[in-house]
Amino acid sequence: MAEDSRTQILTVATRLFARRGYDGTSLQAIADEVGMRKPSLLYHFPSKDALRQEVLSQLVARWKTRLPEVLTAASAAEDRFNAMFREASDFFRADPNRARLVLREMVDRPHETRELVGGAVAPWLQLVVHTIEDGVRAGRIRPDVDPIAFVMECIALIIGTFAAADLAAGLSPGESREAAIDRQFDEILRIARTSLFTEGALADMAGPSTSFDQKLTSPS
Amino acid sequence: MAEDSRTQILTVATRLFARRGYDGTSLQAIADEVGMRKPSLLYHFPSKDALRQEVLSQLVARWKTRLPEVLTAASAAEDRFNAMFREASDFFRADPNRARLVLREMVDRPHETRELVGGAVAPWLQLVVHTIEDGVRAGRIRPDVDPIAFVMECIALIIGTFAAADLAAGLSPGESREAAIDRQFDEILRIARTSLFTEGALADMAGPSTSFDQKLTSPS
DNA sequence: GTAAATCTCTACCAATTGGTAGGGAGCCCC
DNA sequence: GGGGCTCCCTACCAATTGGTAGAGATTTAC
Repeated sequence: MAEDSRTQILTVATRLFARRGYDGTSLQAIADEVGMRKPSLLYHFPSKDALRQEVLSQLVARWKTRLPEVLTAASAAEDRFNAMFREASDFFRADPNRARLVLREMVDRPHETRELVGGAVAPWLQLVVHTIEDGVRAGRIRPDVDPIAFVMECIALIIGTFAAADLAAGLSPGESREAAIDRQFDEILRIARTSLFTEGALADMAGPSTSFDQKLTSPS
Repeated sequence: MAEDSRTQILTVATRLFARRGYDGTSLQAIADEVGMRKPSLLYHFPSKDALRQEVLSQLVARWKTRLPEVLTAASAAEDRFNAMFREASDFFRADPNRARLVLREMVDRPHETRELVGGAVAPWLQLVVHTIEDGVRAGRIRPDVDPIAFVMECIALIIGTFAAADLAAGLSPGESREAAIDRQFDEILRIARTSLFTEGALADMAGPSTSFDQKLTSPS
């Protein structure tokens, strides 16, 4: 079946592009892992660059559908914040290669990346900005927050944490990779929350929290 | 003189490695920009990998000397925080390629990077951790801060901001690249500060602040 | 049954890669 | 003025790169 080979190639390419980068990955290496010859691979994708674009658009596809769902499901600033962080966490935790891949594209091709992601994300980013501004008026979000910059830095925080998981792990000796990620993520959640919401709003939403799940479950 | 060619090669290599990555940069491309032939380049550095290591160790060299200076000059948590952020800002602002280069190394070779940086930074990181713990006891730092994770995320924040400057610029239409960096950096300063210090400590240190310089100048 | 479409293969390509061999020009020291 | 050192050169190398041509297979359509 055709689809089988195609998806297999995409899977392998995603992993290799993420780990070794686009230039550091040869079509030969991908073909080897898939178990076919190089020309067979080029039958499914006309060129290496086309393969890269396909890998990327597959990555973005999920966010194109999930962003609207997540943002429209919740309306309050606190709920949207929690929902977005949970979504991002699930997404990158499921496969840290995604974070590495996005990071690479951002530094390798900032221009293309902005257009690729921007088209799908920009309108919803605007919605987030409005939500923040509403939160400021409601006295639940700190008035000195720079909405766009804040969102950008949250993205940097999340992607950076998952992409650099290998680096963070082993910093504290005797800590497992998973545990390190959990600890780092708990901290970025704390950082983002503390620097976004006012003390009053924080007191309302936070129960005694130790694990990620407890933190993200908003007390209704 | 030999040193002239050598440093010229290092300069060009640093820029190209940062912009296109190690695998994306050929010795030929470096030689072209320097204005010499490829074998002449290989006279100064025995291999491409040796050139990379030299570029990297040159990057780390500065921090090996500045970290002790900066950290021993100040002792209070607030002062150390300000000094470190100013130092990092100056360093990456002087040449954003540095941020890109570090970012690439972290994702390309997390293992080597940890050993390269770790050796020089680890002891001082421990000092920062102690400073944070002292600050907690003094009631000036939030007790729920995870010291190591917090420092890691600050690094991610700073490097990410400068490395992705091209991406952030133009997100707000009609904003210059420099202005975008300033805005992003002001925000990460706010984020880090707000999520690290207690409200009491924040009230003490912050005067009315609009620009980066005012923010980092602690009112004595 | 046969033609067309789908998929993978072998064989090959020009271009580029990191790297070597060795020669020669300029310079310094004695 | 000759030996040695520094530095850059031309010429070359094997290996790998992304990509093409075209010949089987195997399945599907009629």
